[in-house]
Amino acid sequence: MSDQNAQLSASLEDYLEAIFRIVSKKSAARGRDIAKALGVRAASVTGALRLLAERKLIHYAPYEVITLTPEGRKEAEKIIQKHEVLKGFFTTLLGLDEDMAEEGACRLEHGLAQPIMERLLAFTEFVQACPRCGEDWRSQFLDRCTARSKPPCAECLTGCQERLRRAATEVKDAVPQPLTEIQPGVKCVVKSIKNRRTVARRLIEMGVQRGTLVEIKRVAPLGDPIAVKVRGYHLSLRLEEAKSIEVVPA
Amino acid sequence: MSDQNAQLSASLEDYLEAIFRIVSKKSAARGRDIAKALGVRAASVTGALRLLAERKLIHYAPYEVITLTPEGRKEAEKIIQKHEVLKGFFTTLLGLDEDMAEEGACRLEHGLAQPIMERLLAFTEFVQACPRCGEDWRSQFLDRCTARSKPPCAECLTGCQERLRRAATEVKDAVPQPLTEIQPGVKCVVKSIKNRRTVARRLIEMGVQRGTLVEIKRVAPLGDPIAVKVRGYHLSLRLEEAKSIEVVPA
DNA sequence: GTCGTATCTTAGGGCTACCTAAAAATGAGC
DNA sequence: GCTCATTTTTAGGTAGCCCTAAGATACGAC
Ligand SMILES: [Mn+2]
Ligand SMILES: [Mn+2]
Ligand SMILES: [Mn+2]
Ligand SMILES: [Mn+2]
Repeated sequence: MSDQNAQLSASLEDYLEAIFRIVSKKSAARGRDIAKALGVRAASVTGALRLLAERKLIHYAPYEVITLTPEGRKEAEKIIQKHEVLKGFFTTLLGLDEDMAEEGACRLEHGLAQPIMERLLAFTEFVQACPRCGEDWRSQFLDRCTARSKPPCAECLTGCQERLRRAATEVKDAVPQPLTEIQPGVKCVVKSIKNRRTVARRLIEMGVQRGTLVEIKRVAPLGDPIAVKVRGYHLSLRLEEAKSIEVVPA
Repeated sequence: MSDQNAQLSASLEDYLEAIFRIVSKKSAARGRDIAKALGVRAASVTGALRLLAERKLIHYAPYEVITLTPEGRKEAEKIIQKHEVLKGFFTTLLGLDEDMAEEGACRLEHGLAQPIMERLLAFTEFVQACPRCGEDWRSQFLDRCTARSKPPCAECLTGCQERLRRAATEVKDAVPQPLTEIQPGVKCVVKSIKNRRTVARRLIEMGVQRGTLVEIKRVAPLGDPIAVKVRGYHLSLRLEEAKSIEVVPA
């Protein structure tokens, strides 16, 4: 008689996460896919599915395909947000390679408390948005990782001063433009969200505000669905929604 | 017949960590202390002690006091380094309070791979040593955590430029001084280590080099043992050892 | 030395999360 | 509609890690 309000174990979180990822691609998950994704035997999957169903996080009946309930989706998104925030920190700030970041994030995500994740996210966004940091700052750090013999960055200061001078005026003068004008791969900072009651409601619920970092991942050929990454979530916006978000490149 | 070369479980790591901390204070640990430190019952401690003894990490015989073997101490130090590196990142960069940092670090330490920990340590030290960052940079970040409505730091740029100009000359001209001249609480960067073969050998084995950050924790009245924190380790240096380390304040 | 309390160990049980082996269901091809 | 390969489930077992209850040991007070 497991308490269905209890916290999920690390293992069950991984099952839920895997189901979410499979469902995102194929609309429904089968036990086999889950077993392969997590590197366990099919028998172990059956057990986990029963536990998740007991907690009302998935729709599950023997021999049927598996889908997430609304609560299950919400839980999975929380886990994936932690995963993505950690991974983003590991790759963009620590400069670790994709694979190590991926594995490290999936191990740590389960123990990461919500408030710490929020701070880590804010920190990662801050460093990317702050004009004092930048590519030379980051490469200075990476140099120091490989050859620790260097003294702290006396050389990088001069280049920085120049860039700062430019940034000081640019930041003030930057003209906000709708998200639809931004090229894929570019990171930008939200300046304002129009139509708060209607189109942009989802964004606001997710914690996207003035100051939040948005990364454009993909723009579909005929413009319609725009894939963006915000606060660890990957989501696709309709053209209309994207138009009501004004940003400046970071 | 548990494989004694296998990785320690998170639970056993916590036992080992607790034993190290107790032994550091009282020279030997008793089951009771461990139980209290970890919030478990004495019966659970006995089981864990048997497992640690099987792996030759502690000296244990029923009803006797518990001490660490050299291998046990080495393992415990690795765990505590991870703990301290995470905690240092949480407090000094993310600005989290002591308690949350402590708890968060102790949850995450077990899943943190060595190379990620190294990077995180390097990053934390880099930010503290880099003259581009500083108190105003950090407080700018903390402002943004509490009130996310702010645009990215247009105001902090002017103050930064002034500080940069000063730093640019200071960094070049900074005169290295022996660690013994530094006041408690001050963080500084290692410039050189003299007598590499003899006194400073321990430090070099720990990975302390030119560029490493050292924090002075405490100087005993008559000068002799100086407590410092380097790379997540708390250690005490003899006056003689400390003299052979030349540093500049960060 | 005996007593009593604090401490530690043993015995037995629950829960999670894996496994293997074997049985059952599914469904595509004929 | 039957057959057979694939997938899923059941049954039964192991290991880790915690618990309670009860028995064993240690040690200071008398
Ligand atoms: Mn995971
Ligand atoms: Mn994950
Ligand atoms: Mn821990
Ligand atoms: Mn710890």
